[in-house]
Amino acid sequence: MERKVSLKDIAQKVGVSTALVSYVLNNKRENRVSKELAQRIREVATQLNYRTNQVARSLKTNKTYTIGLIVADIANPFSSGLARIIEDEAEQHQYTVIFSSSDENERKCGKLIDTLLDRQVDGLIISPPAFSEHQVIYLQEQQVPFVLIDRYFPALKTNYVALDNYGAAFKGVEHLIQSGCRNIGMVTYDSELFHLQERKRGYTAALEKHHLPVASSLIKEVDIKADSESINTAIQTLLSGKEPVDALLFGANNIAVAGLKYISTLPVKVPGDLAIVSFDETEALEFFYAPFAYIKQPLPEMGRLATRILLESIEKRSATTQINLEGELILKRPYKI
Amino acid sequence: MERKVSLKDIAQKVGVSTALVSYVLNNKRENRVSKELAQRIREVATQLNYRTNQVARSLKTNKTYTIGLIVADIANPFSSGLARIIEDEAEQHQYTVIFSSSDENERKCGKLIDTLLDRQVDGLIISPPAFSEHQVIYLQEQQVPFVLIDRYFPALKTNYVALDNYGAAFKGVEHLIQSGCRNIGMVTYDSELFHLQERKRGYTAALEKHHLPVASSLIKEVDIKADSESINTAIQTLLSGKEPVDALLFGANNIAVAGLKYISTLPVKVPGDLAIVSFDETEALEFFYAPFAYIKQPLPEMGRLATRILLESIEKRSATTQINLEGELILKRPYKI
DNA sequence: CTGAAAGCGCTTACAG
DNA sequence: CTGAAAGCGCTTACAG
Repeated sequence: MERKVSLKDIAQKVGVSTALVSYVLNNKRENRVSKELAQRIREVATQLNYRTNQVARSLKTNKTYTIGLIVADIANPFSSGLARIIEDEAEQHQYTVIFSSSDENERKCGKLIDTLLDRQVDGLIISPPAFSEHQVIYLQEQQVPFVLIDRYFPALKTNYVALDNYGAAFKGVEHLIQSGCRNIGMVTYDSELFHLQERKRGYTAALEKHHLPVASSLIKEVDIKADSESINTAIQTLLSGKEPVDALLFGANNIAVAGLKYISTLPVKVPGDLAIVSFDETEALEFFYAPFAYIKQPLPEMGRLATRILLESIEKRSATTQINLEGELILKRPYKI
Repeated sequence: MERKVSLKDIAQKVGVSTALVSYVLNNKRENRVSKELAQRIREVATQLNYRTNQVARSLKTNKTYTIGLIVADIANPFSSGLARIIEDEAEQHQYTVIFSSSDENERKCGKLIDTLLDRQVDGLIISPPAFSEHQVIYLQEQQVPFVLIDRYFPALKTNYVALDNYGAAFKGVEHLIQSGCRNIGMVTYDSELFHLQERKRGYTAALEKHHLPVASSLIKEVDIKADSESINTAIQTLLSGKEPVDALLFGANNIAVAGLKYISTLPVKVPGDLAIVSFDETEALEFFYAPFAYIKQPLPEMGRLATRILLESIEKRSATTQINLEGELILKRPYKI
């Protein structure tokens, strides 16, 4: 790339100081300079095709108008859906977003945070992986503005926007019970992540409320980086034995997609033999041959709130904001019977 | 955020110049300084928890190690799939990526390019919307390193990595013909974009090769920002009349998803009454109740090559690289019959 | 009021 | 060889 035109070039051409050019171009202290001179400066600027070097400005102002976004995996529709909302909201405020995927890996997440901080992002939106509390604490210590999204650590007093996962799971399971199911299993990730714990808690609470058996054998946990194989095995186990489940709650969209794919190959009828409620919405599920239900997360609201809270805490030290949004239970009719 | 520790802080504490600290921390001119002093400098650096300010470095070195990515819509799995590959490849080379969505809007794309350039990105990967040639030309004039991805302009000599869309469409249609279809329709976007034109051209060429009717009434074009309504209408038209189609080629994944959803509600049997080939892979399609075929784009290769070509042309003025990858025709068996 | 200087935090060419 | 200075492109506090 050839050298770009700078304030100095304009200043020289017009015969004033760079300072004055800066003032004019930023519409500051307008009264400092005659209309005519301001006009002339602007003319030369456009004529020279001047564009301000944000890096230089950032160094001086200590502000990059950049926010860092860390999701689990940008290729996952949940993450990319959020990213899109955040992008739009940020753009409205002249912020730009750098994204990165943590792959649910605490060490990788730490490296990403460092990189983003080195690049002087003004703040962070993070969907933290398990065991990343210490990184969150570090951000607090450094007084870096940030908000957690989708997940959070209940013991830490941080900004966050997440689902009321307990309530959502409760609602989903209660729906199954009201539909007549009596032996409800759950397939979820084996993880310390609070939001996943909450889903289990909601599941359990709903069963208890309706005096249904709560057996640990009814909950199958698979590794969060699991392949479909282990999900298949989990489902198979729940469906066999002398008391096969008559309903399933899937704890995350990846599990639901893999699970429904597997169930499609089995001789069980959905929802007759097996009713299903899943977390998260995926386009994939729309094509599932049978009716089922899922808990829809309000992504637009989640992304928008997270961004606004972040920008607010960037602009002024603001109080901690913690939001749990309600999930919506959607009953899905099949496209083809 | 409190003031960060800078080279100066280290320099003062150790009692040397910032220059020397910089040399040591960057492992340059190692012979300049005694092992002991270097050691001491490093110690103080970690003790003070020093992190280099990339903004300052960038201003000086004129390099940000940042690349700008412009896709149609990061929420679209095609885009986010690419984004993920690009992220990983970039990260391996210490590059960071800023993403933004053009929404197939040429004006928005222009604004995004400006913003990215103001932020001094080292280069761009762009999936250009229709009518954005002039922006691409501008980048050429400014000698900004960039590579186009997924789409490109045949009249412009730029780096690009895309599919051989002509060949892929040809292959797909030929498959339909070999399966016995004789009246093959196509639903695609009404767009000047070259890659979409190529798909039409491939479709037509395959029909011609096999002496099948090529009627303009067989090609239905919908607006690229179309709602499913217009896609439904297009399909309905093709399926009615005195010569209803016995096969359909969908020109893009969004069309396929909406189209298959609609077809699911119709009393036509797939593939008996209507065979289908679609562009792009989507998880959604996996759940479609009947067998069909799709053209799989090699996203990992596409993203990786694009990134490598970009980094190469950032590091040294390199020759123009133009790559058309081959699409793979995947025959999809149903999960449930 | 307004101009010219200082300085953000780095890197590196250059004088000694 | 090595230290201290210049300078990247801005913004803005401050001297006059």
